This record gives sequence, C-alpha cells and structure tokens, in this order.
Amino acid sequence: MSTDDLGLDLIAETRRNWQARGLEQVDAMVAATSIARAHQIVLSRINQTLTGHDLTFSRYEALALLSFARNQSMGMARMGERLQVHPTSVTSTIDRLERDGLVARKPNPDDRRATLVELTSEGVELLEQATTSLEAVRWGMEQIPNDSLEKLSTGLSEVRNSVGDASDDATNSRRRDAR
Amino acid sequence: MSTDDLGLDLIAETRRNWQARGLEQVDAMVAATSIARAHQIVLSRINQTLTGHDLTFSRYEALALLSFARNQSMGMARMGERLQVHPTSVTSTIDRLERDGLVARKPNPDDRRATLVELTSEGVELLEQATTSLEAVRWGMEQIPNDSLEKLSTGLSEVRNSVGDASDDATNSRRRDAR
DNA sequence: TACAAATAGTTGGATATCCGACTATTGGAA
DNA sequence: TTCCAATAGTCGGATATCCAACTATTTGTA
Repeated sequence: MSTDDLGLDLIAETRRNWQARGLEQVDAMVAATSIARAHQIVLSRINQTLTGHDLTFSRYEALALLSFARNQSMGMARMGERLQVHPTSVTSTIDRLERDGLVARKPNPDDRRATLVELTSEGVELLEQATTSLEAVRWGMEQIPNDSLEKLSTGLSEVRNSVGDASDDATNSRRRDAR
Repeated sequence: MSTDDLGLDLIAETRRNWQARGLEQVDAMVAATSIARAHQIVLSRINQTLTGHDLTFSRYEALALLSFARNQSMGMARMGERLQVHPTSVTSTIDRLERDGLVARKPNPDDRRATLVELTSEGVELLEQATTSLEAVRWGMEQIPNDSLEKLSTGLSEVRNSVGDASDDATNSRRRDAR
C-alpha cells in the first residue's frame, strides 16, 4: 500500500473514530484536518523545490511581495500586513534575506521609526529563477487539473471570507488598519 | 473596510499581479496560496481556543490519537506515521505532554528500543474538555455550512491524493512503510 | 552464528512563528 | 506647546518543525 493511500486512510479513519465517539461537528473536524494535511503536503513540496535556490516559501513570498511594490521596496509594517504575519516574523525573514544579499534595509526619510526593505538585483534574479522552478512543478500540484484548482480556491475563499476575521475578534495577531 | 475583505483582496490582488507578469500556472499559485492562508486562519482560531486548555493543535492531535488506540497507548514511531510528522517532532511533542502530566512514557517489553506513550487520566480529561471547546467553535469554522465543508474536504482530498506522495519522491521526511 | 542493515528514539542545529516587552519616533489632544 | 497614546521595529522566550548525526537494539542474511 502506498503512503498516498495511507494519507487518505488517515482522514477517513479519523472520521470513523470521531463519529463512533459521537462528535457533533465531524464535518468541521474533517475539514480542519484536511486543510492542515493539504497545507503540510503542498508546502512540503514547494519548500523542497525552493531548497535548490536556498529559499523557503516564507522568504519567497517576501521577495515576490517586494517585486510587485513601487520601487521594489516597502516598509516592514506593510509587509507584515500583506503577508499576514506578526511584525517579529517580518524582522526574522528580512534578517535572513538581507544576510543572503537578496534585500537591503534602508532608512525611510519620511519616518525615522520606519525601515524600508528593498529588493537587490540578486534578489530579483533569484526570484525569477525560483518562480521558474515553481512553475515547472505547478506549485506542488502537478497532477491537478485547473478546474479542480479553481473549485478548491473558491471553497477556500469561503473559509477565508466567513471565518477570516469578519468579527474582528482580536487575540489574533493579524494586523488591522490595513490599506 | 474590514480585514475580512482585506484577506480576499490579498489573494485577488496576488492573482492580478502574477497574471500581469505572465505567470503560466496562476490557478496553481492561487490554490497554493489559498491553502496556506486558510490553514493560517483556521489553525490560528483553533489554537486560540486550545490556549484556554494549555494546549496546541499539535499536542491535541497527539492526545486524540492516543485516545483511539488500544489501551490508549502507542509507540512513538507509529505516532509519527499517523500524525505525518518527523520522529523528532514526536519526541518534542511528547516531551511537553509528559511535562504537563498528560501522557507517560513506558518501556515496550517486546522491544527495548521502543517507547510506549500512554494517555494519563489527566490527559483523558483534558482531551474531553478541549474537544468540547473545539466543538463549540465548530473547529474554527463557525459560519460555514456542512455541505460547503464537505465539498471543501472533497477538493482537498484530491490534493492529498494526487499530490500526496504517490510518486514516492523521497526528500520528504514523511515516513513510509506505514502499517 | 556473526555481522551488516534496518529501526526506535534522542540530541543539536536551523527556520518560522507567535507573544510580551522594550526603544525610538510620530502625532493628536488638552 | 506639551504630553500621552499610537506606531515601527527589535529582542528574548516559547513552540513546532525539519535535517543530520548519534546510540541502542533488533532483524535478516550469508
């Protein structure tokens, strides 16, 4: 039996186990577990591809974000908003990217508290190469047809939409006040 | 504007940006990003709920796994297979659960290399309480109807199935030889 | 039977992420 | 104009995860 089948069995068996125990929200539990496993698999494959470029998906996302910004530079707080991560995560990601010469910190002349992060030419080049590699492996989802991917993204947008932080429930560190 | 909308905007804007740059596999990129964001949101909400019980989702999953095992105990290698994590992750998870008195390590009389992990009565009790809390928040997906969740799980199973590790591509640390 | 290969688990090192706390700076209100 | 609150970024501490390497044991084979 392939580990592939094992993966399916694991979710199916989890469902059976919980159902036998009388769980009410089995569908929600299965969905949460499915999201976690899919994330684990796809991210693993993406990171595996990026390892060849000395990158991780987090660092790749940061490079890509900068590449779309005016002047290919952006303040760190804004990066945190866009990437939906804690400010300290931005610091640590930029530390490593800067260490590798892919970005550079520059002072913001309009606000001495702020730091601008700018893509270097090495960063631009590596981003292009890494993107080519990710395209080649279809971002870790080689064997899935486009219409399936579209349906999946639609379903996930419902999660992001209705669960996101519509209620502004605090406790989550995702930054507000964006835009 | 709510951060909810922001979340949607972020994916939509990413799509526009990459399309403008001529990316071939935009649907795959959007799907990968959507999975990552959904995971981030749902896990954040689940962990937020579990914090009240001094648990994380990783530790909760380990407790739940043990609760379904015969004698509520299992070898660590088997736990790694079932949870799909690296052996060292099991070690660290069990370290913390044991520190908190929720599980106990016991020698395996049949194999002196192996260690059995057994749920304690405190572990059983905490698992029940935590499960009740997760049920109350519908595992982080309060506002999503069951039929949407089912469709979503189906779509994600396609990812796990066709992308999983059908090709047995190595480099990934997920354990093989399961069963 | 002897020994090499496989297996179980741990340790050390790395990255990613969170939170709380801290410094520096900005900005708004009294 | 003078403070205090808000904002930008960093640091230290915690957890989760991976990998490489190591020890101890078991197993399969020559």
